[in-house]
Amino acid sequence: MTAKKMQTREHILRQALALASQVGVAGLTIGSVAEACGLSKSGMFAHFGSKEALQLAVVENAQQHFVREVFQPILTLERGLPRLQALMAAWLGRLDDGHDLPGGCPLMAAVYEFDDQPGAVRDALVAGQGWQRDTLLRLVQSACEAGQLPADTDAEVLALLLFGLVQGVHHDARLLGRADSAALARRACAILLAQPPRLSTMPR
Amino acid sequence: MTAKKMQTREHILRQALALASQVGVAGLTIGSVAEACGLSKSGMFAHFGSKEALQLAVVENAQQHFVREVFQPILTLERGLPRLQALMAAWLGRLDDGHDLPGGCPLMAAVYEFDDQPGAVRDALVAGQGWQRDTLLRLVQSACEAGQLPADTDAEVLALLLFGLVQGVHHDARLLGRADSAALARRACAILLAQPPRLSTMPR
DNA sequence: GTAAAAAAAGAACGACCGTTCGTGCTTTTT
DNA sequence: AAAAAGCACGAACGGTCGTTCTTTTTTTAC
Repeated sequence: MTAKKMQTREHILRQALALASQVGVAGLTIGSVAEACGLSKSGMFAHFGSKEALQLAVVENAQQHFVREVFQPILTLERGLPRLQALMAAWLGRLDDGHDLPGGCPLMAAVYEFDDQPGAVRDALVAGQGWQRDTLLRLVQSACEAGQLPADTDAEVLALLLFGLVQGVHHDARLLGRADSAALARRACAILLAQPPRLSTMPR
Repeated sequence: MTAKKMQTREHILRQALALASQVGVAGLTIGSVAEACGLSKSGMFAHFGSKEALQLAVVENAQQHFVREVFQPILTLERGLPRLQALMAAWLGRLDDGHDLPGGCPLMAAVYEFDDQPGAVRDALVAGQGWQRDTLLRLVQSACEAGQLPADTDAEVLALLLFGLVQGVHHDARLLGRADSAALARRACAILLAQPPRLSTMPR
């Protein structure tokens, strides 16, 4: 792949990602992406060979960016709770106001669009989201083992709550337009980590 | 509206809802819905007058069903915590295995499809989801006032966590295929209510 | 500077989109 | 029995979809 082609491809992916954040990955069309790039439909098409390949490239590109900007930076911190706190801060920080994407996280939307559509896009989403989910759980477990969270912390439950928190704030902010939802989520996160769910707290 | 027309309309809405749970409300097409109903495209079209009107009818119908099956029944219980517990049980119960819809909750998917698409469908979603969100918060507050949850419970945070929990379990179950996610969510819910987030637990 | 190679444009395709219209077929009303 | 009304159908419309070709333009290599 020549330098020129590579550079055009990245330009396409950047535009396509912005478009996907508004209309969804499933809502992308060859024509609309081409227009957004200032390319002809066929010229744009030649870069990917099929619509599904374009969607797949967009999803993989988004996942790559997300991991690089949210998961990578925390590796410089010490293991355990600091990493977990930094991760949640970075994650929630992407949702509260305009980072680059104008219309919310395209990956979270894609999850709902493709969870019943077999294919390469779904497979990529399963892999990426599963990795995020598992990584979050491991971070919680690390914090427990380091003694920074109580030993009887219900790590599975805490990971699910933190993951759900991200989705909940996205919902509140983007659909309901609640500008304070990110701040509320940060408070929820702080309380959850200061007072995590415990295995011993199982009721009646 | 005659009885016959009404009955056909309900048949259409039932089929359309099942279809929407797989391809999304935005993924509905006049043709696909007509085929699923055994109707002609034009015959089907005549019932709603436009695609957007069909989508709107599907969304409103789904919201109506959801409220009737999840929110209404709890009104027979005493105010406060019992209602909240019953609501979460009913809510989570709809997600763990096959109720009527084959492909997950179409409303949660529609939220991501329409959160950037102005129009009647989005307006209906904002109203419906906002009502659910507000009702959940009021239930939490009621339980606090009744003394069934600690007085210093952070109701806003608890409501957000419970709401996010529903989205998290949907994510885990439908995309990642984790069959135990509903059980995990029930545990999370039980722990959250037994040990709710407190305002006094604000860290450093 | 020129020739080979690569990238983009252009035209056209069959399929399906939402929508409109005219026509039968029932069912109900007179 | 005749007339009216309501419902669904089939055909057709302009448009856009993804995709395939051929042609032109641009980049690269010598």
